[in-house]
Amino acid sequence: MLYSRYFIPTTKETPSDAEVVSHQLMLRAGMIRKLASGIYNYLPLGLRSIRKFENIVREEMNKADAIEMLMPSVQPAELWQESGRWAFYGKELLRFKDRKEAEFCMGPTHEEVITDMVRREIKSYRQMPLNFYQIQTKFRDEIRPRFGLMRGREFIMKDAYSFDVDSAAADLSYEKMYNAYMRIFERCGLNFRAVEADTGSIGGSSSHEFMVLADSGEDAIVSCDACRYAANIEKAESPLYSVGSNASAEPLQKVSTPAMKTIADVAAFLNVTADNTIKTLVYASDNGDLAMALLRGDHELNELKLKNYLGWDEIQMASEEQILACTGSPVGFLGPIGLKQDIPVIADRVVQGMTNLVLGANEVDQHFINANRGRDFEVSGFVDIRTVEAGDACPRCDTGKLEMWRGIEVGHVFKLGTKYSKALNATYLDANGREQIIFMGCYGIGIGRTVAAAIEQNHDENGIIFPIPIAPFHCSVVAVNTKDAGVMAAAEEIYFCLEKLGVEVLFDDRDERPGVKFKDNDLIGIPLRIVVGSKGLAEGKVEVKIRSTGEVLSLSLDEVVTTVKQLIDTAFAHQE
RNA sequence: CGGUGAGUAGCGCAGCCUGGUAGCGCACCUGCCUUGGGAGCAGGGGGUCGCUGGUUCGAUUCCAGUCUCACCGACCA
Repeated sequence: MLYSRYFIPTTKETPSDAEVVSHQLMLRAGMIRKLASGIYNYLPLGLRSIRKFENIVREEMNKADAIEMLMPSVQPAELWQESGRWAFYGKELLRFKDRKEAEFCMGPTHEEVITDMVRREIKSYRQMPLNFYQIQTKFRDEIRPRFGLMRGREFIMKDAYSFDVDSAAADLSYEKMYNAYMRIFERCGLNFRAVEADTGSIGGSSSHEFMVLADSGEDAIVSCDACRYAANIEKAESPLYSVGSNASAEPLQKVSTPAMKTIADVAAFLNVTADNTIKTLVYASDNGDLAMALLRGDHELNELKLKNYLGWDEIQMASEEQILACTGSPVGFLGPIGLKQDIPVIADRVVQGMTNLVLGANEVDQHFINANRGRDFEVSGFVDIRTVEAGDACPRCDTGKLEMWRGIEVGHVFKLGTKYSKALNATYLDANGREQIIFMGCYGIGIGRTVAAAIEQNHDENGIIFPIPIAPFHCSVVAVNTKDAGVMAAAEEIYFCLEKLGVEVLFDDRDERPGVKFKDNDLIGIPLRIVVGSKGLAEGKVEVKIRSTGEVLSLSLDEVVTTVKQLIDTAFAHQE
């Protein structure tokens, strides 16, 4: 490719509305341009990287026996009404009507469409297992699109859907996809973790997220430093503390704690440590149900765990009015003793072993000391409802400690069970001629987001440092002075030879000063740069600079082509 | 949807307080010069000052409304 005939609109200055590095660099490198909020043009260079990654995904999907197809982005409302998600999905689903006033939506995901196809075509257990995938544009009307391709409204996604005869077979399909995902992100040279995750609005029984580690990541994840346990913090299990204190129960006593509203205030005032106190929180569901949560004073609640335990659709902190109605006290002095309404009191498991507690008395400026469960109050259950912290013991092994990371979710695999197949009545006949419900799994990879995440993880002050497998070009040839006929001839020769070998070369033949070319080549992340200049040429030498290490090789004209080809082959060697 | 801030040339910004029809840097075009890390000189093109209305002889500037964008939050594969 001739740079002078190609289209790479780089900029020196960073657009003011780009917040994260990947967004800034993709704009500056001329990979993307914004059309509207969360909606982007993929410029030629950006598209090349996207296509590179798509092909890696495609290869691994095919190897894992998934079959490529393509579904429409416009979907009829009927299917969504049938699955129940037309009502459930909310404003994120972009809806509209056609000329006949029939309702449609832009597909945010394709469970309905694929399940509809499968229920029409799949009749027998002999036809399964099946796994269909597509690489296609999704639209989700996000409340707040941000960070460029990281959280767009329109974005490219690989989604796959597996269909199996039973749960055990579905587990195998899941495992195949999980392993394929591991290979995909390994091939891109990304530093990532597969973590246990909540299933969210997609539903189903279990799931893993694939998280690229980056400080700008929107998710918090923990991983064990000794075993393989890793989880999204939303899901991460809190370790079981050794329960049972030997202290004998002291008499319950009400004490005055004037204007002491926070755990820290109360603990300091009563001269106890925060881990002897109880934090009391009241939560409300969307239809007005209330529940009280008890945690050790220095612990944080995990709202998702509480929500899942209670089986609520939505969870939020109760309003002042709701709290006053059920406890008789304003926030700051809440506790489980003497409630005005009968609401569930959920205690974190850690609370089970605590004795002689400090907790609110449901009266302004009053707390109890030496409160004990069983004697002074009861709870509806002991449940893991706290948020894990860095340094917590691993819930799975004896020796490990949890480490905390920020991550970008680039892939997510779900075991769906029969959620959609049941709703849409996707069935088959088993060997006994009996009708059975199909078991499903679904598997997504954010294509653009992965490319952005790769940049987030691979850049320096000069720009992008693309891992070769997803770099838009493998290498470039920079002719230092295009007016020097010798330089141009040598550069062209190298360019033609490399192209003949199947290497993707960007030939920087622009009539620009060398500094401009070097800066642009660095910015767009070309992994290998071959520089042909008159000085080196006088000695029969050209220079090869490796973007990732900064290493510079001085090579003779004879060897440069084979050496570069070798360097590239080596980079791809572990790939297959 | 709540909070904050911003809309002036393709990009980054100034001007607005104190009204008189718009400026700087980068980019772009022409010429000269230059060629190993975003050179230099000279000349040039490009703007309904987000939109609508009001005040005024006159509005980018003051007032009201409205739209859009970004950030924080809530939300979210």
